[in-house]
Amino acid sequence: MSAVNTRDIIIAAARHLFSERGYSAVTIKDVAARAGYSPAMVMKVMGSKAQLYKAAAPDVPAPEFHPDGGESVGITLIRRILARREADESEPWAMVALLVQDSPDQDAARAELREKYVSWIAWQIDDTSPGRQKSQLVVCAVLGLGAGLRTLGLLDKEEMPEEQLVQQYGALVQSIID
Amino acid sequence: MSAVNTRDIIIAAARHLFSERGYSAVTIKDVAARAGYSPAMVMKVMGSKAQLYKAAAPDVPAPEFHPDGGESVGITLIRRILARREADESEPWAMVALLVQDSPDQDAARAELREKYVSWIAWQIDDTSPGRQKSQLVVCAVLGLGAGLRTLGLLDKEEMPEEQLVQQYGALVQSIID
DNA sequence: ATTATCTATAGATCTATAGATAATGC
DNA sequence: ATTATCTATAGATCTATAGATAATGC
Repeated sequence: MSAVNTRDIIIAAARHLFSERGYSAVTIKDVAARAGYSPAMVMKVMGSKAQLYKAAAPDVPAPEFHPDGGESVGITLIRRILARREADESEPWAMVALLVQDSPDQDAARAELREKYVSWIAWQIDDTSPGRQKSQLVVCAVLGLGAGLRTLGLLDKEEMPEEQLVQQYGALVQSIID
Repeated sequence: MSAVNTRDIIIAAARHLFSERGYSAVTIKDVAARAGYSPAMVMKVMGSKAQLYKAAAPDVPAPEFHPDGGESVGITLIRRILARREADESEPWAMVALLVQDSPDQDAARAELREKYVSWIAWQIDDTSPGRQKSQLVVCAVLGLGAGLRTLGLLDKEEMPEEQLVQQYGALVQSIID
């Protein structure tokens, strides 16, 4: 019964593509090609493109987070973003806008991502206030750096030394937290 | 010779739709319907969808800017964004990501928007340095608020009083400038 | 006559389904 | 026999074009 395996392969392929290009720019054919199956197979296993997306929606916040080294959370957050840029990995913070605006169900996507990001940050910074305003402000600031660096291509290595960027923007974020 | 007029009507309709939904989510049929012509007419007048986009690409930064009232530029920038939200107007800062990622020519769109926004901010804050690092940092911070408020729906009126948001995030932006 | 505009339709995708074939387990 | 997978294709869009008709200017 390799059905489970097939399903997982397809979902992994889809997740990769969705997290790079959003929903509508990815076709069933693309997913099939990357997974090594026919488009019909993808449809049979997943039912529909919308269901495939539900199963393969990019899981956004970075899985784990170790505030090692005693640096502030603000600095660490920014350092992560720079590290992903350096490694040419995809940047979740830069994909949020696309994921919301190009989702099959925009309102649901907005609500889900909002909750995901805010609660993830709230957990990082120990924000237990009812409104979590601080966390929301931090989300804005970090979102901006992600989009600025990756979507607009701002502040690349030659324009501003990485360490200086980490310190300056990190301090900015930290100032919201304190 | 109402050709000029027809063209302008079509471009205006297209600009409105593109600035709300990006490139690919807008169809020639949508533009035609809003302009009051047939899809064929839109094609005949504009040549192709890509050329229509070139003529009707949303002109992003707010047209003018009066730093009246003696408030800091940082505060004024944020106040504008809140005012647009209040008035239910579309938010250019929140559309940047979609406009880049969904453009027919992504690299060109990135370069053009990057230059547009950075130089607009540089002008606002009198940044004449060669690298315009400050301006780029400000673009990031403001971008984040735009995307946070409008794309993720963060910090609505009931979650944080507008004036407090203006003061706090405005001060943050201003701290980059100083 | 020329210009403005439309209807009709070709050709390219895309999602989705029907039904055939190949592989596997008994 | 059943399960996994494919080929073929229907039906829905979408951009783009060809060619017909209506309006305008001489």
